[in-house]
Amino acid sequence: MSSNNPNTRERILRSCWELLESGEGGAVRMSDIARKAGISRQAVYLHFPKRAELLIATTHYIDEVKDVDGRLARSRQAGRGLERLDAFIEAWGGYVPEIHGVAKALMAMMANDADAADAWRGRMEALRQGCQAAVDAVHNDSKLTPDLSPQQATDLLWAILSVGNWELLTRECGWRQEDYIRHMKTAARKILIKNNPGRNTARI
Amino acid sequence: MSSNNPNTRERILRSCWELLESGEGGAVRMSDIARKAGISRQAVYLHFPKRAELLIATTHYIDEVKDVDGRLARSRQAGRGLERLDAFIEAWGGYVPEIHGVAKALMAMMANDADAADAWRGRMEALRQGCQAAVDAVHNDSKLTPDLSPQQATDLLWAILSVGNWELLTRECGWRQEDYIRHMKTAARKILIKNNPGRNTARI
DNA sequence: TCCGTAACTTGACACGGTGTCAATTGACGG
DNA sequence: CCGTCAATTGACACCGTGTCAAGTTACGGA
Repeated sequence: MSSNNPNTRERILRSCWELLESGEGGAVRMSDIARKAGISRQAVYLHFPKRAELLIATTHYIDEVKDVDGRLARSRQAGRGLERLDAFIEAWGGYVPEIHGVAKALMAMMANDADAADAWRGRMEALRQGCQAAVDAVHNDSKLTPDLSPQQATDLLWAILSVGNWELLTRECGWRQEDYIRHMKTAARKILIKNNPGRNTARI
Repeated sequence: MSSNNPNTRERILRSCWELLESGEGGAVRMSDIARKAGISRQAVYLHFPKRAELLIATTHYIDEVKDVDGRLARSRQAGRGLERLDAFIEAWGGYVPEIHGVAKALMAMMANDADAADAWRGRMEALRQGCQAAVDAVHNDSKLTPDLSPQQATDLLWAILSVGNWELLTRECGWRQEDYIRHMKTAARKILIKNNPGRNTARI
């Protein structure tokens, strides 16, 4: 852990991050990361025995650098259910583009590598809990639509906010990040919030 | 094409299909497909020089066997915009579980293989056109919500109906296929359809 | 000053999967 | 009986991951 040279370890993580984030199409190889970090390929294996480990360590590193926990925690402090839903979507939506490269690499590994699959599942579980908290907040305000159980609402919100959807909308369809956030907010409201007769529920 | 022994070619396609569909976790190798088809690995390459080619040929084969074109075409005959949207979701939603295995394999290849990426993009383009047709039908009925352009509505519907979302909801969340269809219909209506004051737009 | 340790390098190699090549077999039709 | 075409067999190149062993360099402590 901290017995290793922290500089090298961190340089590896940064290199991995930058390579993945700079898209550059093809898959990022261990040797690419090593070259970018200015060390030998084997040195990478000294710090991260498996590629999957390096990838998840990179997501944790990004979390730390970007203070993701802080951002998500702050989103939970919004008082009323609706604002809390908005705040959560905003926090998560702002997070996605930052981990997108790593997420994509991890998802690509899932088919072959069980470890990678577990790691990614774990991260998605965290998102799920955020969704559940938001749904619960809405539910406690008696604003949840009657045609969805809290569980189903959580599932749906979770799917809507998935990294895959973000990628589709911003990358394939060319949406700007702010449009993505805005439309996700209104979509989530339309889907989850009880229809308040005579009042437009989708006002934003 | 038809100069090759059609039996062998078809046996390969069926084997590929069945292996992919039977999940069995790990990636399906060319040798697995060959073994299942009862031929040598090289014979597979005789018919499909690249793995990506085999995969897309398999999707086309499934399309043919399951009469996908027919089903989607029929969904376009529903008269009014709303029914047409429902019919399209039903047709597509019934299609997804059948191509899911192949889709997953193709998506896993996308990161590394440009051909696979193009092939998959092409298939998704077909879905997109279906979405666009459905949105246009709604729009022509003046039922499209004012906060979405037809283009944005198409993008959104397309993302919502993506294979990834189907997988998340049915596989990870354990939704039954019929629940998936039902909730997608109501979600699509809530998101796309103009809010008809005094009337619950989400009636289904 | 020298020893030991820990990080890193160098170069080799095994493994698994894709894709290629060449020589061979076997069946079927003209 | 001959050609042709599908399929077989076995070998091999390539690439990326992961492992191993031996050598280098720097640094800290007795």
